[in-house]
Amino acid sequence: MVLPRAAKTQRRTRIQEEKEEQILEAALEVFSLHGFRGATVDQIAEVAGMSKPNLLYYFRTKEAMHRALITRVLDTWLDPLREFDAEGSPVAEIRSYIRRKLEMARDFPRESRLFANEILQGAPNIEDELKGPLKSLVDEKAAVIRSWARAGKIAKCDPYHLIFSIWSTTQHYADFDVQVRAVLGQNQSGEGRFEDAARFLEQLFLNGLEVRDQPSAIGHA
Amino acid sequence: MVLPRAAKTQRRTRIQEEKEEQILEAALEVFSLHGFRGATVDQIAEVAGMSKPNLLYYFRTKEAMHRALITRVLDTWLDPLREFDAEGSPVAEIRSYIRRKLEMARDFPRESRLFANEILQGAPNIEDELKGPLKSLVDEKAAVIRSWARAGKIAKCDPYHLIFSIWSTTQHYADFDVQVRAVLGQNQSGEGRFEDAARFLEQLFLNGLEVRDQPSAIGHA
DNA sequence: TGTAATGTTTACCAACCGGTCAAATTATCA
DNA sequence: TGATAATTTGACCGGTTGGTAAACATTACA
Repeated sequence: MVLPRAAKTQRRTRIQEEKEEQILEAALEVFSLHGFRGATVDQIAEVAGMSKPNLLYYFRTKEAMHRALITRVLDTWLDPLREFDAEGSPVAEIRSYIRRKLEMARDFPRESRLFANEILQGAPNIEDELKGPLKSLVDEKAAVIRSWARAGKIAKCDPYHLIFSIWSTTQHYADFDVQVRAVLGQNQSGEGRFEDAARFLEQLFLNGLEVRDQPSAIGHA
Repeated sequence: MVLPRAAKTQRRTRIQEEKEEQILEAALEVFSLHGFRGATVDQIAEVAGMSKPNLLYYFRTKEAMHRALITRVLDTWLDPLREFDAEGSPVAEIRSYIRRKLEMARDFPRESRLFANEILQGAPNIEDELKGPLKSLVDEKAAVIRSWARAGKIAKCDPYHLIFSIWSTTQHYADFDVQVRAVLGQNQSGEGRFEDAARFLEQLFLNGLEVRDQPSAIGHA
C-alpha cells in the first residue's frame, strides 16, 4: 500500500530523513531567492536532484514544504536572542548579541532572506508565530534591557526599537548583500567586510557617534 | 495603424499619461507585495481597473512595467541622500537624513518594499544602476562623512557602514512592518510608533548607548 | 462632420503551474 | 529467496500564466 507520508505512529525511515533534508535544503535555496509565490516546485525538484512527483511524495504540497522550512528556520533564527542573559554585563551581552546576529547573517544568508521574504510579503503563514512566541521572547528581553536602563547601566532608550535596530543592521548584510557589494566595490568585498561591519556596529551601539571631548554638547531635540 | 507604444518621435497623449500612471500605481501595489515573479499581470490589471490586453497595450511586457517602475522609484528613493549637505552641520545633517528616511519609510512603504524585493532577489534588473549611479552617490557622501570625522566633528567610523546602518534601521519600519506591529502589539501601533522610532534612532546615532556619567568606561574590543 | 489615429475588448494560444495516478523499481526483512 | 512495503518515475490533468490577433470603440483634429 502507498503511504504518501510516513504514518503518524510510525518512525521515519533512513531514506525519508535523508530525502526530506535534501528537499528542505533545495527549498531554502529557491524560496529564499524568489519568495513563496515566485518559487516553483519544478525548480526545487531540480535543485534537489529528484523528480517532481518524488518530491511531492515527501511533501504533499508546496505550502507544506514552505511551512516546514519556515518553522525550522524561525526557531534557530531566534537562538541568539534567547541567549541574551539578564545576569550578564549589559555591554558584553549587547556586543555578543550583535556579533552573533552578524555571524548568522554571514553564515546563513539564505535563512535570513527566506525570513525577510516572508515578512516582506505580509507574513501570511507565520503571523501567529510572530504574535505568539516571537513577541513573548522580545517582551521578555525588552524587560531586561529596560531594567538595565533603569539601573543606570546603559542609557535610557526604547528597548523594542533597540532590538529592531540590531536586527535590521545585522540582517542587512545578508538580505541586501547584492547592494552592499555593489556599493563597496570589489576591493572591500572580501573577508574584511565582515570585520569592518562588526567593528562599526559595536562602535555605533556601544559608544555612539558622539565626540568624547565634548561630553554632552550634542543634545537631541 | 496600431502603434503599441507611442512612437519615439511623437509626444504622449493625455490618455497615455493618465493610464501609464494608473498602471504604475497598480504595479507598485502588486510588485511590492509579491516580488517580480510572484506578481501576475492579471492581478495588476485588476488593481489598475482595466483589462489585461489594455494594460499590455501601454507596457508590452511584465518586465517593461517592472523596469519602468524600479527606475522611477530608485530615483526618488535616493533624494534624501542627495540632500545630504557637505557644508551643513554634521549633527544636523545626520539627524535630518535619518528623519527624512524615516518619513519615507512611513509615507512610501510600498516603494521601500519594491526595492527590498528587488535586492533580495538578487537585483537582476538593476545591478548596473547599483554599481553606477548609486555607488557614485554613496562614494561622494562617504567622503563628506570621512572629512567630518577627520576634522573631529564626529567620531571616527566607517562611513559606508554608517550609511548602511541608517538605510537598514529606517527602511526596517517599512519592509518589516508586519513584524514590528506583531511585536509591539496593538497598543503601540499608532502614530506614536513613528515618533518613538525617530527619537530612538536619533539617540542611537547621535549619542550612542553610553552612560554620560562615565565618559569612556566602555571601551570596545 | 468625416476620417484616421488611438484606445479597448473578446477570444484565444502555447507554455507553465501545482498536483495526481498507476505502473515500475528498489529496499526491507521473515 | 520471496513477499510486502517503501520509493521513484513518466504520463498526464485542469487551471493559470504572459502574451497575441483582430475586431470594435473612441478620440483628436482637419
